[in-house]
Amino acid sequence: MKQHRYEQIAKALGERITSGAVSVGDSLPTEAALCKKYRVSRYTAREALRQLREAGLITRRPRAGSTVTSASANAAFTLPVSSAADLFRYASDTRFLIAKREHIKASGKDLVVLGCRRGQAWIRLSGTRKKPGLALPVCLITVYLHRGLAGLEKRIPRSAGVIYPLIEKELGVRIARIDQRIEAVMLEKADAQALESELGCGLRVRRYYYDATDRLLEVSDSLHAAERFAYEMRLRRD
Amino acid sequence: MKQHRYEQIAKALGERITSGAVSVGDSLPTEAALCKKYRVSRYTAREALRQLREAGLITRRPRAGSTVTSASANAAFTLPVSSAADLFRYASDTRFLIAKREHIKASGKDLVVLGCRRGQAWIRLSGTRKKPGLALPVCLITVYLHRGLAGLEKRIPRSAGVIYPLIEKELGVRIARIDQRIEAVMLEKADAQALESELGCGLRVRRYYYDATDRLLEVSDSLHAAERFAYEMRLRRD
DNA sequence: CACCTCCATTTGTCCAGACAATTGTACAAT
DNA sequence: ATTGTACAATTGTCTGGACAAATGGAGGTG
Repeated sequence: MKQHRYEQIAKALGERITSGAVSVGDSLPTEAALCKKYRVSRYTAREALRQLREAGLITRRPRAGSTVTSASANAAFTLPVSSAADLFRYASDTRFLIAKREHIKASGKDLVVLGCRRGQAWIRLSGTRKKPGLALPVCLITVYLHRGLAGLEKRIPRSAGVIYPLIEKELGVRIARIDQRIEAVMLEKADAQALESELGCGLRVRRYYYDATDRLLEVSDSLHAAERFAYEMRLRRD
Repeated sequence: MKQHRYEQIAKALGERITSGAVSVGDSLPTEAALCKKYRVSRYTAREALRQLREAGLITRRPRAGSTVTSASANAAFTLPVSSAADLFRYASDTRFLIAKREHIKASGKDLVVLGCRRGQAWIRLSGTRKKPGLALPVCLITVYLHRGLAGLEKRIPRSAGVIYPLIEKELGVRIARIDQRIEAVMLEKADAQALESELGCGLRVRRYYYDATDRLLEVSDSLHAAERFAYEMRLRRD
């Protein structure tokens, strides 16, 4: 993939920082100096520096220039590779009981979840997730599938495990990234009743599944009763 | 304070979004249209749109234009995490305002958090975490330090950034693992008041910091108001 | 109806130049 | 030694223009 000029410069500078060639507290060359050195316009040099700032590596102040504030490369923890697998394991010993299967045009609440344009076509599955042997549902869940998956939704059994491997098989693609958003919410009455929650609050987890080309293929929106769910994860350092 | 042109435009557009004049899923005017309407160069229009994107209100795609993705401009305080380096960075642009420093023998609530035996010696720091420029605290937080760190607690400034690097320096060890537990909770009255939360529920995040030999060196327990905090993370597959 | 191709539109990247705002530094005055 | 001030270096904002890359949508084809 072709790299843009400002990316190349940002990468070069970033490597000097993470490798320790310039350390925390040091200054980077001024914009003017970068323009000269790399033979680019000021726009391009600034864009490179902006990347570094947004990555949290430097701060910038008029007259003072760009100062390195974090050599963060040596302090890098990473989520273990197993984390997507952990997700898999959690879901795989629960079952998704599908109550409704619909083709929809995004509107209202769907838009908030999907963050797409009004009227976009999606497939919506809704129901509960249950753990065998447990009477109460683990969560209420709505799953949105990309319209390219039309047909698949009918072949998903009424009681399914994990959805995204099905997508991978169907389209022959690989889910490369999952974005997750977790927040606490007050439960609406109907939801609290369905979850038999007494506290009246819960955890909302939204997951966005992307393939390698950043296509959004699946979105899930689940609601857990606070008293029966906690989210645990482990961050490891290399 | 004088507002820049692009700030004015971003504000105007932002207000149309939050007021509902344009709703989630709708499109904003194209760059060209904004240039014409506000009589500015494309640079300025782009800068305004960039602000909105960084605020999480819109997404932009070539040919598709700018799409509103979130009406709740209520600047929800989100914590994006894909590695502990992010954790580090988040904490480093907030400050831990320490209100109390105590040597304790674990009992009562401490036991629940620490999961240790009654009477074990720990150092407990409590206070709030604030973001410069934001009036409301980001969270209420209690930090427990291993008794081997006695003395360190006095040298931590009243307004500190991240704690665990201090521990690494003090003991000459390396934090190798962080376990995290996230759950939704109803806020006690005093906590809701301190956080100025109206919903009355919140997110509790507990983090456990271990060194390479699995010694538990630090535990933090933070409480966030639901309406002002969301936890975001990205899981990648290789 | 599904699929493909083509085109026009829109954002992304880049250039050259200008003035404004901020602030570190050196020098002068107290 | 401290304080204030003027200067100059540096980033911030903004203009106007150009071409590249991506893609939604129209229209044709099976």
